Amino acid sequence: MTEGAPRRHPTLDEVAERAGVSRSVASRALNNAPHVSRAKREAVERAVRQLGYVPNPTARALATRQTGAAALVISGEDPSIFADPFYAQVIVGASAALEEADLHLMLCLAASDRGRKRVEELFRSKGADGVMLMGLREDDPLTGVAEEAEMPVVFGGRPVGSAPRWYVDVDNVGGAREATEYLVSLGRTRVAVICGRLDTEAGRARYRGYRDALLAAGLDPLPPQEGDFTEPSGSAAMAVLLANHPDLDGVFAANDNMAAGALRTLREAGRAVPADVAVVGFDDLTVARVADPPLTTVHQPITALGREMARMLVTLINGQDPTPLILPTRLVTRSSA
Amino acid sequence: MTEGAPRRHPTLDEVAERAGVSRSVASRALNNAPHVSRAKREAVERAVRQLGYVPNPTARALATRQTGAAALVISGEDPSIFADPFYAQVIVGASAALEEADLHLMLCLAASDRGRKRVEELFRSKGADGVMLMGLREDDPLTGVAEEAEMPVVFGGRPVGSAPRWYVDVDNVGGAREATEYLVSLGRTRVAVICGRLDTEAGRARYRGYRDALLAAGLDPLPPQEGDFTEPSGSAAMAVLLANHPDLDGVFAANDNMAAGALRTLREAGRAVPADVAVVGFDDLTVARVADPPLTTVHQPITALGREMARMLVTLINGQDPTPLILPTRLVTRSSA
DNA sequence: GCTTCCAGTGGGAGCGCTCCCAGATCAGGT
DNA sequence: ACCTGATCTGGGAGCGCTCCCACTGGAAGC
Repeated sequence: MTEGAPRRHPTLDEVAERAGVSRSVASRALNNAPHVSRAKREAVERAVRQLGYVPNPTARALATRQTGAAALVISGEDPSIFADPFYAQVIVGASAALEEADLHLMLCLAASDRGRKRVEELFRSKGADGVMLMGLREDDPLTGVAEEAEMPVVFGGRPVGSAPRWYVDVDNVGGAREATEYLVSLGRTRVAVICGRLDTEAGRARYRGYRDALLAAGLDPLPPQEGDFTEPSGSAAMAVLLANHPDLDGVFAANDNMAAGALRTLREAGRAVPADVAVVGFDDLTVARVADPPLTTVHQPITALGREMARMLVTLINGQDPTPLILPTRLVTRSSA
Repeated sequence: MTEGAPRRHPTLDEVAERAGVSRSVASRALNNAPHVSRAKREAVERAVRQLGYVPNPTARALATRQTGAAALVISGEDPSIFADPFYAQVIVGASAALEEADLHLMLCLAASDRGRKRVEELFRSKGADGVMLMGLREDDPLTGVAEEAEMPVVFGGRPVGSAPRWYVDVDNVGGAREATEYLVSLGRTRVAVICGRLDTEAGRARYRGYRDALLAAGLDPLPPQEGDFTEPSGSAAMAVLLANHPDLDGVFAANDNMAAGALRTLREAGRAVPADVAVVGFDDLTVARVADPPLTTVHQPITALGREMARMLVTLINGQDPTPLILPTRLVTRSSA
């Protein structure tokens, strides 16, 4: 706006020329590498300022073979899973950690076939310095792609079946166990479960935690009533549960959305919460706080999950070898149980 | 994993050599440009397959001066604004549209000073082919940066004050007006407003819509009670409102989170919704459906907002000149009004 | 038969940076 | 004086691609 002429971006050569040094020296000065005299370093800095020089990241990337970007790949058919703030929180954490390492965040939603193709291409063309991978389902085609990739890959949550070399996960089993133990400690003896999709490791692990806790308490686990982590599915699951086990007095739902759905069904069925039926959720998203009654739930450190994934990836990119991480959960008691 | 030797990626030269053609022909074949005989084209394709060749995007970017990526910049101090699914939805829409244009999505959360610096650098170094910019506050430093940038920029929502050349926005005024008119049509005469941050254009526009509607109906607008789009702020604002105007019979909240907060305060104050006080929200996020009672709210097409921003950006990148877009809203009546 | 044209071809010059390496400069030690 | 070894310096060769251009040869036009 201030300059009339829409001048082309100055290059490093022009900076060097203006500073009266060679391109090599200018480059070193810019990356503040050693072997540059104080005088020339300052001359370069001056030239940079005068010319308004900004290095071209693409050229740098080509020369260094480093893109300066990390990708966060979120697999999963329906973008509705993206409707709750879970991934948003992950992104906030990852973004902050990448910022510290001066890496850009590339976000890939691998929902369609085309999206998956592009992710595969990203892997094969080394379009990023590393990848964080989340939302994998059983037999997800991306699992194989990621394993073959000669690129740092950090998993967010473990994929079903295999345990990757590097991952950050939340203690799903422990959290679910704690939630269920809490229901038991309240004196509930007929505790049902609305589990999440059993083709995800989180869904399975949370069911495992529920079962373990009941078994340990000498109670009978009920067969899992499966939902898909959405509010309507929780509501529907609760209805089935109520029909099959009219005498139940506690419900553990594998996430807050489904717990909210369960609350709705219970309200409509005239069951008081927590007097008749105590309900515990999982996630501690906003919905847990605004639900009526506010949900007792298992808090998981979602932002930390994103942050740690990114940190682990950065470590990997720097050539070190981090160890997998399992983040703790914490029971938050509100009014629903 | 299958190959023992960790071979370097094959280059276009190697493909050309294997196919018995020059690099130029190979390049043309790859980009299926004209002036390549059928035979050679096939030879190149075969070589590509045999070698498992994948073009190096960085090298291509350097040569074409196109990065193949578009950035979505979300300005704003607190990442808590990211806690509701709003931006997640925008991302889903933008991602889908960019996928069609074969562009990658770069996500920049410009929360800290450092983050803002990086965005500025992105602009100045042309680190992306174009930028979508959202979440601008009054006097946001990024506004200036964006205006000076010699790069396609599409705004999501208009910044306070200036109206940029290209933007996609939601009809905030119209939506707020419709919501308020609806309250009036219900016979409510003392309609209060919990407005959003007035340093955002959305906050101001929604307040304007409220005021216009009341004035048009010959009623007195109440002074705006400001919240910051979060549930607690809505709850607090409602408490103040109740204290100052105990006789109010309707509330328009500038978003669903605040409406949910208002609902909570009203419940605690013993006011029946909608019998005593009718409440209308804005956004139609998940929280509107799970609130008790379910919220009557103004639905805005968030995914479409993201999609249209991306489409507009792609148009711009292709050298055409699109016109700004204002997306319609729609009142969704549930039980709260 | 001769131009005229154009699809097809490959050489080569970039794109803007990093980095190796050979040479220069200047200490200090003997 | 000389040599050794450190600190500087700039030339030049890439990184892997695109694209301009000059060239070929065969089909078409007269």
